[in-house]
Amino acid sequence: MAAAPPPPGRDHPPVQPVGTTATGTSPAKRAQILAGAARIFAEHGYEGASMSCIARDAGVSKGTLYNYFDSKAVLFCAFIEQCTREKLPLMFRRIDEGATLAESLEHVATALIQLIISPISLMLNRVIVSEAGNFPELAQTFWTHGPQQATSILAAWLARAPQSDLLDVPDPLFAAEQFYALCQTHIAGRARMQLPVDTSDEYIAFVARSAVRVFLNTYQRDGQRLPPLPYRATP
Amino acid sequence: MAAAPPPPGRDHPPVQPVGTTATGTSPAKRAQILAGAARIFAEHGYEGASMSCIARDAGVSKGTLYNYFDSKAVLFCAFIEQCTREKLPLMFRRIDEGATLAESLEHVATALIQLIISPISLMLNRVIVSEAGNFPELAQTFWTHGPQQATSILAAWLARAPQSDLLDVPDPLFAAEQFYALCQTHIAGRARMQLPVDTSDEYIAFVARSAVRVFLNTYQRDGQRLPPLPYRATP
Amino acid sequence: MAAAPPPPGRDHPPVQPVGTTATGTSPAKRAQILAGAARIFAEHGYEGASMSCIARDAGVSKGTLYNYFDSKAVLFCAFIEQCTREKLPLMFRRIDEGATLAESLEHVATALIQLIISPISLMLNRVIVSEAGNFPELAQTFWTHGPQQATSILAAWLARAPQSDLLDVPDPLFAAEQFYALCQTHIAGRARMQLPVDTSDEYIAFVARSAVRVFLNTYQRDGQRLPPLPYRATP
Amino acid sequence: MAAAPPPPGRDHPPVQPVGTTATGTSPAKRAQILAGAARIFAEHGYEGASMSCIARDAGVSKGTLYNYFDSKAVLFCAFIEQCTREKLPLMFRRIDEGATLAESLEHVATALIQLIISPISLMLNRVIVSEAGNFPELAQTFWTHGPQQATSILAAWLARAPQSDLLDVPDPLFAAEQFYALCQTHIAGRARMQLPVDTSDEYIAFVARSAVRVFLNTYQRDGQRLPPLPYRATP
DNA sequence: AATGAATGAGGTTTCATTCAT
DNA sequence: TATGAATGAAACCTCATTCAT
Repeated sequence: MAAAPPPPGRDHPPVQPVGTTATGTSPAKRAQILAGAARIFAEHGYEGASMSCIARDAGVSKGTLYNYFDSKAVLFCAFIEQCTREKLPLMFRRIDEGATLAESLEHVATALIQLIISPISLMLNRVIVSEAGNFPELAQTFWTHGPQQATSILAAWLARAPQSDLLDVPDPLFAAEQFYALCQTHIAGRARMQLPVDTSDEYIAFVARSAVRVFLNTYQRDGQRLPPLPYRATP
Repeated sequence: MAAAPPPPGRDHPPVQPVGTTATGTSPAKRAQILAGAARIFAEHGYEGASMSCIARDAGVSKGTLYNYFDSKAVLFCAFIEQCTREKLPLMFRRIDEGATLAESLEHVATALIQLIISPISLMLNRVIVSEAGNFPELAQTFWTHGPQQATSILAAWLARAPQSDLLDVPDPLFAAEQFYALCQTHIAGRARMQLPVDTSDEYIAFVARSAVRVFLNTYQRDGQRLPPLPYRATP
Repeated sequence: MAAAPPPPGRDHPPVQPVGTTATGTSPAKRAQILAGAARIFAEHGYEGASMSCIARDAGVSKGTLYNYFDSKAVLFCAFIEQCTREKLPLMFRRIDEGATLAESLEHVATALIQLIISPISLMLNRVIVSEAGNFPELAQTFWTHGPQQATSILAAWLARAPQSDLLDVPDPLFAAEQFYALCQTHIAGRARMQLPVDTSDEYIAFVARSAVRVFLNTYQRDGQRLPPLPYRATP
Repeated sequence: MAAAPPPPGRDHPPVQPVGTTATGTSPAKRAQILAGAARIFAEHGYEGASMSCIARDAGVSKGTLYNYFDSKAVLFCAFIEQCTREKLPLMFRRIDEGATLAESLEHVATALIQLIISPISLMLNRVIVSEAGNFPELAQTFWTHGPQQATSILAAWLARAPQSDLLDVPDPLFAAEQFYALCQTHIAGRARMQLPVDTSDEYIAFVARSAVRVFLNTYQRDGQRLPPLPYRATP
């Protein structure tokens, strides 16, 4: 004869839209607070972070905190937005050209892998994945500024001469996503779960070359099959 | 006049291995509690779930909860372990054979994609990623029973006749990981972040076929390049 | 089928020295809380007191309680320290001189007895004795500020002229402790256990005189044996 | 603007009179339970002991515990009663006669000191003092079987020939209490608070002789003043 | 605008006691 | 009679949020 069935789990206050009553106006203070929030959210996640902790780390009072951000949820959103909008794009902006098509793609692959396993990316991935149900718009923002931007830039590059002359890519966006997927071989999944994994430059280079080889074996126009790559054991 | 700099954020108590003093012994009740825990942990994550809530959902008192599991951390571990050990392997056990190599691989790819985006996998991925720092052994367990088992089975299959006669795969494990990575094209990342994504059987089949095509273009022995695949727009 | 033999009974967390992160700073509020704590601890002891109860009695919220004192143990220590450091010394500071040596000692004895059976002393004795195992430093503090101070002052007085001329006390500290022990005749032990006992001024005076008589019969220089004292029945 | 004033502190259930519904009848089991209760109560006090712990330590189930004792309070009372009635008297039953009056009294004093600082006495003193407010009858029982019995026996001995011929003790009971008080010099108070104190046989003998000397200097009939006693510093 | 003391609901966990087996 | 799983009240403590200064 169970009692009431109702509210399972903790509820977030309905995610207030940003900036209804927050009155703080100093950009410097705002940045200072966000810096503190970044450290604490990154280390402890959303639920594990406390506003007192953030205020202390940021060097402001809790009152000031609430002058700039209406609630913990709003502060969390602002933190994620700032990271995705400001930090991610800086890490992946243009494609370093190489002497050959394969070299250029290897540069891209290496940069992608390093981006994916960078601390900031892993942290964003972690907190966003864990709070995706409560803050769906953050996942969208992250995806737009992260993976989507990366694959879009790559797709555009694939479709642009002179690369397009050497390639046969009917659907550049999908091909770019396959390339992006191949770049996640072995390393990305383990890194996201903080499992031990070889992230040496040599192994990253091997994964990158392997991804390029597999990619070009399908999408290179009239090309020969590329030879397999040697590497000492995947640890 | 900032105060002392005490450690920011909360800490988990050293993750107790598993129950030491719990006295509950009824398997049915234990399963009942784990079922409730599953619902709440899955929806709210570790920090977001409350023991009161789990007890209510499971239909037992909090005292009973603690008779079966010494702490929230222990309950969480038991829940993850049960899911990874019991649920995951059931979903990916053998490779359905098809008429051709490509058909067999397409079966594998389809099964993998469906496994990856199954609610149970997504949920496990979410909670494990978000708590990987606090419960590292759970990440290891999940990886061992999930992705690692999948790639191991696939690698073994690739190295076994008659497939091995048709293929040229010097490093089957790495190749299997590339195949696994290719299967995550477009869908997996978005699903993990609960972003809207086409998970229709048709699109999954397309991604699977595309993965197989790219894979075989590299690893098929003496094969011709496979033709590109048509699909209506990646949404 | 007994389970593991985990440690029986509860343990106190390692007795934290004193507040580390408490942020409350208002001395008035702190005193207000300590007053409430005093009432509850005095009546119910350490284990029997609850923080909710202390907060209610002090007229503050539980949050405020924890702003001023990091934990129950810290609050308890602060309460004991305050009582021993502030209350006890005030009650026994100097020796009222009388016309004769015996009169002076009777003043001392009377004051000692009244101190020992004062509510504050009895309460401190009670809670410290019961928690001596968990808070050893509190017992030390109490002893230093209570009995030890009393006997030290008395010993110094005994060794100082003109008393020293009238006495023959080779070991003043031990003699003072004997005097202190004699002052506890009949009354002190019963009072500590809250047993009914005659604490009238007359009976206290009788016990004091009896103690002085026995003391001087040993330590008075060249004195005659003092005659016995009449008193109507020890109840 | 304080809220409601009401129930301060935790309340004990009205101390149920023993044996209303308890149905256990095996004396062996009862003794077994009391033995477990003794260990736990002695170590953790009344509030700090848990019935589960006692049941485990005694090797019985909690159900059996409640078959023999209606409540924790009843069990505690039974434990104290048993200790005071059975253990204490065994430790102080008769007075060992010596060649002289002083020798006999020194035997008594030594035995008293050792009784007072015996673990069982200290433990009983501790738990009874701390719970005297909640269980007043236990304090009475302890006092009757402990200090009161000791002083009564001593008073009777003092009043009995041949001692009475050598002494001049108008009020033997009060004199016995003074003797009892003198025996507590230096050691007893510190031991009750678990403070470090010299309890060597030599120091106990010194305290005993000192007590006897002071006692006889007052109560010995026509005797000379006894000389002071040397001892190396009271540590 | 900035502070931080105050709040009180809610977190995890313990425990005396009951009762079906 | 003996068991120990189940209960739910209450323990200590935290934290997002408010508001007087």
